[in-house]
Amino acid sequence: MTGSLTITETDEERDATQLILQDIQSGVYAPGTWLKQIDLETRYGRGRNEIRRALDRLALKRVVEHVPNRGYHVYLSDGKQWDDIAEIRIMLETGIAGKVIARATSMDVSVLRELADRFQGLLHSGTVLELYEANLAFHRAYVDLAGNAELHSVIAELRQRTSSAPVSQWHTRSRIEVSAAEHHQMVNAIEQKDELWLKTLIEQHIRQK
Amino acid sequence: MTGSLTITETDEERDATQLILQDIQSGVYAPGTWLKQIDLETRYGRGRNEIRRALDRLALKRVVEHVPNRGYHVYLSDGKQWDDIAEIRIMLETGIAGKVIARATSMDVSVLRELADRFQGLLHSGTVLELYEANLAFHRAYVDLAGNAELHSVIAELRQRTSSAPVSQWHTRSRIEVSAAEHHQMVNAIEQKDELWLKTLIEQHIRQK
DNA sequence: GTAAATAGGATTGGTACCAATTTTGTCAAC
DNA sequence: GTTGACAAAATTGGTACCAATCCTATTTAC
Repeated sequence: MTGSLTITETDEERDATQLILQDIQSGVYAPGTWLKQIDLETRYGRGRNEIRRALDRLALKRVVEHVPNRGYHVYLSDGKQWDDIAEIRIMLETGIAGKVIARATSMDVSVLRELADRFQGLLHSGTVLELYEANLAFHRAYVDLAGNAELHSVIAELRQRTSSAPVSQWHTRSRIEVSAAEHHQMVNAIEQKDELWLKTLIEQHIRQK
Repeated sequence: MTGSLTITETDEERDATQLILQDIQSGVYAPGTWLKQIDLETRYGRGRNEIRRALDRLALKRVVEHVPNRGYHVYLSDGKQWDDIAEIRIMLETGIAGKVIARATSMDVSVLRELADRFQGLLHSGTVLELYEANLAFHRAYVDLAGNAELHSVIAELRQRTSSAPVSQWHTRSRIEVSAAEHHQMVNAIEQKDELWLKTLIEQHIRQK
């Protein structure tokens, strides 16, 4: 387990926290895997200190778990936990539905539609990570329309907390196709200012995924 | 600024993060104050390393802000930010109202009432920190009734993000008295299973405080 | 007298080293 | 053959030191 190559140079300047997080979300580190500091040190080409800080941050975000004198391992997401977080996301994302509809201009709608298209486009050619990020971009754009700057980070954090194993989600292609279709439906609901429909769609969308 | 006594021994074993956070919430460090590592080191009797980690965590929680090569200073809470966070809290705490009412037993109600009493009792004799914690305990107990384990940490974090200056909140006694009264009204609403009333109370309670 | 430049002091932040703890592998006893 | 104890290797976590950066006060030139 102690033999892994150094990654591309483009990531040189990025924060180790995000690099590790990305690798966890990409499925490089499976849930339960112990993240040894020396391995991370060599893999990302960073000092011990930065690795430690990164792991501590991820532990705070509940992405990894810290066991004293044992180390850090990727968090094993519980079934109950997933439901709880889904419920919170539903409360928040449906909670802003009215505000989003009220504030969304026709330009906002077309931006959203474009993002929905991009997600659909990546359906065949994209990697898991690209799909994940395209999906994230769509939801971020939606949340942004509420005009609540704080909501952003809250939802982002919630997402990170469950998406430890994005591979286990979205296992079937048909599931992703449904998601893509729902994105477009959501855009339509916003365009037609149908709040109730939008809320129903969001709840359905978050729960099933 | 580099002369401060060591604190009581009871806090010896506690995490530096919480100690610093508590001091910020108590108003020891006013918003905008620069937190010098050496000062914290001597004040809490901890190593430089633990202080650094604590500051990094607090920076992640947006309680303090980090400026490279300058240090960490207590975050200056924005007015807009306060409103945004209040809105999120309202979405979440009203969102679970139905579930709370459905699940709350008569014993749960009496526990809540007891916590509401405790808050009211501290109104005259308690310190700012004690009041803050009693209020926190009440809200935590309420949130717990929803049976969503994750919601706990989310709301706790949201609270920490604004309560950087609890002194500026609750400046008048009458304001606190209103809060105490609202706590009791909330308990009554739960007891009578009046969901709409409860939601109205919560929104009112969070917004005004 | 004012403003720029420079030297000094203080603070942060990274690197390296060392101690404490745990796990793994080996050997012996039952 | 299995179980338990013991030793060695590996890993974590803390401490101390040093370089880089920034702020401040004094001096000097105009």
